[in-house]
Amino acid sequence: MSNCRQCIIKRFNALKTLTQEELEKFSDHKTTLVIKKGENLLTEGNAINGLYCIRDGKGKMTKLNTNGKEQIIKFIKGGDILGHRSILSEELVGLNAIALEDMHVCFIPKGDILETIKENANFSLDLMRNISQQLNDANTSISQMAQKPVKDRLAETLIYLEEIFGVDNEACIDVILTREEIANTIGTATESAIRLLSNLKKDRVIDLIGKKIKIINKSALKNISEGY
Amino acid sequence: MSNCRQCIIKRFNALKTLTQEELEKFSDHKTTLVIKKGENLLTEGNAINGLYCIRDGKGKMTKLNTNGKEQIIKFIKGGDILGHRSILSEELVGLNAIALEDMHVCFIPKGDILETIKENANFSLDLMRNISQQLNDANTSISQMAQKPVKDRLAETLIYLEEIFGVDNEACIDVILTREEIANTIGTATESAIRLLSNLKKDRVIDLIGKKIKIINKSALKNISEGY
DNA sequence: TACAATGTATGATATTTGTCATAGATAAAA
DNA sequence: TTTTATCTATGACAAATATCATACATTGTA
Repeated sequence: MSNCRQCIIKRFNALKTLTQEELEKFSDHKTTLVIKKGENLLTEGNAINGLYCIRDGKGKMTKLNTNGKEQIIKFIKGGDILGHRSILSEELVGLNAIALEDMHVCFIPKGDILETIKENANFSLDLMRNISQQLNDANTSISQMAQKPVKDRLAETLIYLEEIFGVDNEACIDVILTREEIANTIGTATESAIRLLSNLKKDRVIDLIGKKIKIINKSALKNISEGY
Repeated sequence: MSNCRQCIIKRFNALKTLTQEELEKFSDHKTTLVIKKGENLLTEGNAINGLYCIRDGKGKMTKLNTNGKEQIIKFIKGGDILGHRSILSEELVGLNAIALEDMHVCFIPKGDILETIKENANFSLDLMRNISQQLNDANTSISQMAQKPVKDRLAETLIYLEEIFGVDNEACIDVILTREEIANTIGTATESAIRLLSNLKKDRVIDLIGKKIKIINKSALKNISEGY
């Protein structure tokens, strides 16, 4: 079984501030799990009793609306930590975390996390920073959802996806999403998302290779995202 | 000058976890200020060097879009604390805080806050809880902005406003907003907001008395907010 | 391989929402 | 008080977006 002390993924998240002893403690108590594509790591409304640290794999965080529609709030990948918000606020889980491909995840029990928060101010501060940045991102999203037309939001989302997931060896955005998932990210009907993607392809701003999307003209896409 | 130890407003926020000595320290270093109606307490993009604690008055938190439109993200009132997100994430202020009526506010320097975070784990935890809840609220907003039609969002917002600000002695929601501000909250054109308010009045769900809004049939409003 | 299920694409049309124009009401200022 | 500016209200119309229908492509699976 792997060891937290040697795990490279922790460099990218709040766990980097932990002392050797704290890492040892986490390592002893942690469990590792595999979430298969399509399975839930977290489920909206459930209680949670620990922190999840994603080692690899990609996923989506979603919220089910009263009308039954899925809204994708954000995407996740290796290095991201999940569940700290619920642990801290002592609320139920607010979002579903669903694997877009097989994920490897470590689970650290709540007790260890809360103990470490009280002992290690830097860990505590890093968690706060993480949530603070998420809050800032969320506020930006609200504003854009409320004010920007669908076309602009689609352009915005494509740029965001490339930033998060990078590109593969054919320069395509390195994540496989259905058109419905893209629609659920920008908050529109699937058909509208498909139509707008087709338009962007016709205008030679992006290329569509099956489900893969390649950004051809990023500055044009950026302009569209800003309403030009 | 008032004293933090005796201030009743702190009961409603993270400051309630402070020790007598910490309150004394805050009291010695704090300054009080008056923000007149329409003035900014925080300005998007500015640096911040402390925490604000609202004693009384009402305000709005806004974000200016790339297209120049104002989006209202949330409302604030006595008991709310501001600026902790930016202090913690070491980012610039993300939202404007603008007074809807005269506000009295206390300012506590950043140094005292960071010092207390490191010394008092409960204060630290309470700040995290506050941000965590805000993040949860924000995620809910994203979903609703993205998926619900304008009419539903207006109904939702009216219920939210009554929850936040309560009602005056004539049972009207106890805050004065222009129609434009309502439109900027739900993310629509001012004319659309006006039209939908008129419809709700015609259907006897709300009453409009000048700028004041009275909810007459809350369950009907709740149904509308859920798409029925 | 062949079948079923799901995903993608596009046209036609309805609905929602925004924009522009205009008029009256209210509030602020001279 | 009178004037001016801002806010509210509503109609007419345009633009954006959703919905429904249908066809084809792709994927998973018996």
